Amino acid sequence: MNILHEIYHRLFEAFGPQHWWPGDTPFEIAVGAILTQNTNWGNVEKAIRNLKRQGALSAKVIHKMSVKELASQIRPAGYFNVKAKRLKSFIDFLVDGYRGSMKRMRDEDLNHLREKLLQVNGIGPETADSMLLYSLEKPVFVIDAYTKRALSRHNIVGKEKSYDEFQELFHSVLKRDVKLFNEYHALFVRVGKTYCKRQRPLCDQCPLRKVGNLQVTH
DNA sequence: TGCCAGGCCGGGT
DNA sequence: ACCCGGCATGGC
Repeated sequence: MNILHEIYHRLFEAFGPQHWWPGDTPFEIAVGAILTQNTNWGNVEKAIRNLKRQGALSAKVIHKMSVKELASQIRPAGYFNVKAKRLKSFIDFLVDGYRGSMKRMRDEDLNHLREKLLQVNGIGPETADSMLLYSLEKPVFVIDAYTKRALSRHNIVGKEKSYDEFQELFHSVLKRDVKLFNEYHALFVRVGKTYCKRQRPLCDQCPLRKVGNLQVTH
């Protein structure tokens, strides 16, 4: 039994299914993936509510909107100027390449699409992979700050390792399964929010305490 | 009250 | 190839 399997089972036992991504449509999920960069999800929900209220949660509408107007709508998500620009960049990509259709984007070859997403201004590896997994249901493991923190604090992976190195570990060990990857990453976020904050982790009750026979609890 | 949140870019070594 | 400052709101 690999340690990554053990971690998954512990987390699932502790928390159960997480029902991710919290969003109604592939497009909404993609928008959320950009808005949640280094930002509390609650703030993202407010920004998405604003867009919905204005009938602006669509590629066509945002495509025609000015960056300034968009920024004012997404203000609660923080970094609203850079995120407005990034959202526009993504939607230009979506409109120009796929006539605004996430379904058409989904038909693209996975590796090719990932490379193209990474060329879009404002889309880095985590945002790209979040879109691929949660919006387009491609079997790609998402690495985020919580995942890195949990694995490095337990001495499973050095914290200096790159995004791709963390991801390769999951890809090499786990079955390439969308449902599994979906649940696993969501569980990392859940345990991270609850027990593994940047400072002052609360290891006493953490389901990952002493995982893999390690005595590390910090 | 300060700390924190589901990153990424651009400029400088 | 790294390293770092900048970006910003809202909840606890």
